[in-house]
Amino acid sequence: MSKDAQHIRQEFLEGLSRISRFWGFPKGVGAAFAVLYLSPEPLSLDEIVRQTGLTKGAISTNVRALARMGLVQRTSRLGDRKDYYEAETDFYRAIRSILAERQNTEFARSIETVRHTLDELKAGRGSMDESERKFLIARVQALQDFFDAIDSLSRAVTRLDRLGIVNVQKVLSVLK
Amino acid sequence: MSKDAQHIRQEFLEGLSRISRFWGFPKGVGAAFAVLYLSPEPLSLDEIVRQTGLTKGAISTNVRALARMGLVQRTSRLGDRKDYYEAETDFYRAIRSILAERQNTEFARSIETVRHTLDELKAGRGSMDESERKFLIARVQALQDFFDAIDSLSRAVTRLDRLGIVNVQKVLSVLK
DNA sequence: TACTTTGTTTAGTAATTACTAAACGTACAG
DNA sequence: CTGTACGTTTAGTAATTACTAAACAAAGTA
Repeated sequence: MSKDAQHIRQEFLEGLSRISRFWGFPKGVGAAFAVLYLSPEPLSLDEIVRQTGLTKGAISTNVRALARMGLVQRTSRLGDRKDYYEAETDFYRAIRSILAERQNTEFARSIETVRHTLDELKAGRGSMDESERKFLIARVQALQDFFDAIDSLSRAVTRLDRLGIVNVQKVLSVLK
Repeated sequence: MSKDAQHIRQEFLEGLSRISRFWGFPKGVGAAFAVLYLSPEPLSLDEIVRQTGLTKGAISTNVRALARMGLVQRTSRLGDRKDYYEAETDFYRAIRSILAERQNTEFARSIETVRHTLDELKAGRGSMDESERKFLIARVQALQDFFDAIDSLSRAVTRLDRLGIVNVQKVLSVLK
């Protein structure tokens, strides 16, 4: 590969690394994805190691995270013990997968703590005067409602495949 | 304030701290917001310091971040040199404000690097064979398109105030 | 069976991030 | 003009996170 073609790839890799960090992932995740995304065929772990300059351990972890999010797929070849990975190119599918992933982890549990506070308030625990309790319930309930809205929006998106992309664009055009 | 009422507040504060970290902010940001959100009237910086147990410096920084995102508003009282802060209770307004904030900072700049890669490829720099160049342009272009879509969705949301909340719910119901 | 080739896990380290404590700047009060 | 009551900034520190190097596990091959 020519030296400046290599340079362009390197730039792209750094760009995706920064974007990765912006979205709250380690930059190695972005780097690994960049390498896979610029390859026409699936790559082995060692090849990703070579192109990113990170170690096998780090790449193993990062690529597994990508796979869990649905941003890469793991494949294998007959008569070859290596695993191969290739980038998902349908980003809308990837987004649905990422949302589904987050749904079942921290986000749900975080929201749970708010619901718990609300339950305690409604159960009348915490001896406070009635007007204070009313106020607190109203506020925490409003936050809960907001989280529920986010949650159902997120669920809606994960079900978007039932609508065609055309309808999605129709919906978006309303917002223009 | 009764001991167990205090305990409920403390739980809520910890819950919001975790949520804050989940969304990529320091947990002190969540803690400060929790205190403000559970107060019926604006609070001074020192009062937030007292209720969170963090120091003035940290709270100063965290509250300023919240204000920049539109999650709290800074107010002041006549004949009182202190600044007071109160929580925004309209979360949809807050979301718009947060998106607008992010729009102008890292996100835009991150995307810029991808566009730059694409420009270089299209300009024909990087001596590589024609089929490889075609492939790379297609992939990077697809990513660029995706980012543009996110960008315009985000812009759409920041303009949502032109529609009533009723219409928003109508749109969402299509996705059910 | 022992040897190779692969991916994963772990213990330690480097880098980053968010905090504390204290100095500083500013503006009002006397 | 000086003192006081604030908010901000800064230098250093603690805590967290993502990495490396190396041990390990698994599974095929000789």
